[in-house]
Amino acid sequence: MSHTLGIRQVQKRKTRQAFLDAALALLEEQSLSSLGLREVTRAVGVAPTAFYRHFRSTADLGVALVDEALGSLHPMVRTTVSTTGDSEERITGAIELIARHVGAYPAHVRFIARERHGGVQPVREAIREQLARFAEEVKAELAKDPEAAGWNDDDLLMLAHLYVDQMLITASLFLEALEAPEDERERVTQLAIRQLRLISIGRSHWLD
Amino acid sequence: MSHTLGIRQVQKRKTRQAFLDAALALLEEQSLSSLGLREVTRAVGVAPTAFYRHFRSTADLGVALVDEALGSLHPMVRTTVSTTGDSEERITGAIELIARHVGAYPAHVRFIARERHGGVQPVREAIREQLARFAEEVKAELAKDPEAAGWNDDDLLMLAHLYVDQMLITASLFLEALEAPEDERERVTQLAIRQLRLISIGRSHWLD
DNA sequence: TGTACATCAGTGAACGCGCGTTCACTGATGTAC
DNA sequence: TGTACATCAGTGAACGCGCGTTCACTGATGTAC
Repeated sequence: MSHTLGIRQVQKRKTRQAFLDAALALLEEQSLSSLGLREVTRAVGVAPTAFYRHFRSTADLGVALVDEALGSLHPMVRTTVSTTGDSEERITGAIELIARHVGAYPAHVRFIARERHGGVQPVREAIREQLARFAEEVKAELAKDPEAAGWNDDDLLMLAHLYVDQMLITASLFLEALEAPEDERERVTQLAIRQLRLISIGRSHWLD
Repeated sequence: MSHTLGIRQVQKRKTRQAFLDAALALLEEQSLSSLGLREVTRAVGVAPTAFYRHFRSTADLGVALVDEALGSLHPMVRTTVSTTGDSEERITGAIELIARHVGAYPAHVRFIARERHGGVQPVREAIREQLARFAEEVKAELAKDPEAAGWNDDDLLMLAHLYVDQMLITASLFLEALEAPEDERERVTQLAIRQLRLISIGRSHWLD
């Protein structure tokens, strides 16, 4: 059965999404810990009190943003890791995919980079949990690869975390270079490719 | 000639340092972009207006904190990179040094991790510049190593950035584990060692 | 289908409070002679 | 060494303003019969 939402629920979802969008835009130039409730409602165009119909606090809204931002990242990670081809193709493919993602969702990327170590504990925790899930996912994909033969679980997870962190570093570099001229973006691309290449080389000689 | 500071200048420096210390303590639970001027002066025990005798704004104070925090890191980086011994000894030595530094200056480490991607542009910029200087320094040290034979400048700088980023990731992990039981800290140590080992392996096979 | 009642997303007024910044000031320290 | 003036770190009152939160409300939507 396909449950149809009532008018009320549809409208409520729309308003909630408007809060998330407005907050994300406002967070381009500040951190979550300084984001004001009235600031957000003003941007949405509703009364300040409407905020409480959707979130307990701005921290609560932040946690919702984590889910939205890292939810959009999940498919990307899957695609990246499960891409076929030789090592070099997979590396350039992964970096290109990251660049595309940053271009498509710059505000999401900025939010995660900013709040990962930000001043709001529940948000940091939510990001930490999601990134740990990512690492587990990457680990599972790595384990399928013939190259993983002879690797123990700890080392696979170690490598997975290295990849996830490297992905975030690269995404953050692309974000900084978003408005920069093409040659700067190309420089970042080449840097990211070579760093990933070095990690891949380390990976292939790990058991030597 | 050893210029002796007058009473006035000594007192002014003392007050300024009190501002920096108080701000750093307050930033344990929030970001710079939400740090209030009155909040800081209250913690120091002076009138709000006294703030302006030392800083133009909280962003200005933030930039001063960057200098203080990353200044204390410089000697550490030098020691780390120029340590002698075989590869494995250098790796464990470096990780241990990072752990010690985090234990000695947790607030500095937290501040840099938090504000590196934080909401205050001049502070982000100051951190970016200092980290770039670090990378140049690391690159210069790497270039002295016999292993660097055959490496071009771009690749050396690429590797230097990889090391600097990895250092920050590791420091941030140690920071999260500061209050954790010994076995969790040991887990972080082992993870960091293996990640650094993998990078070192990649480095030694880079030219294959 | 129509009616009577319940729900609940969004409103608007009101509150007390702390904010950043201005200004003229004070009094200890510094300097010129 | 003593005196007269300049400097300037820190003060305290005052300002207008936006903040988060409360409360009783409204009126469209949902539901039971």
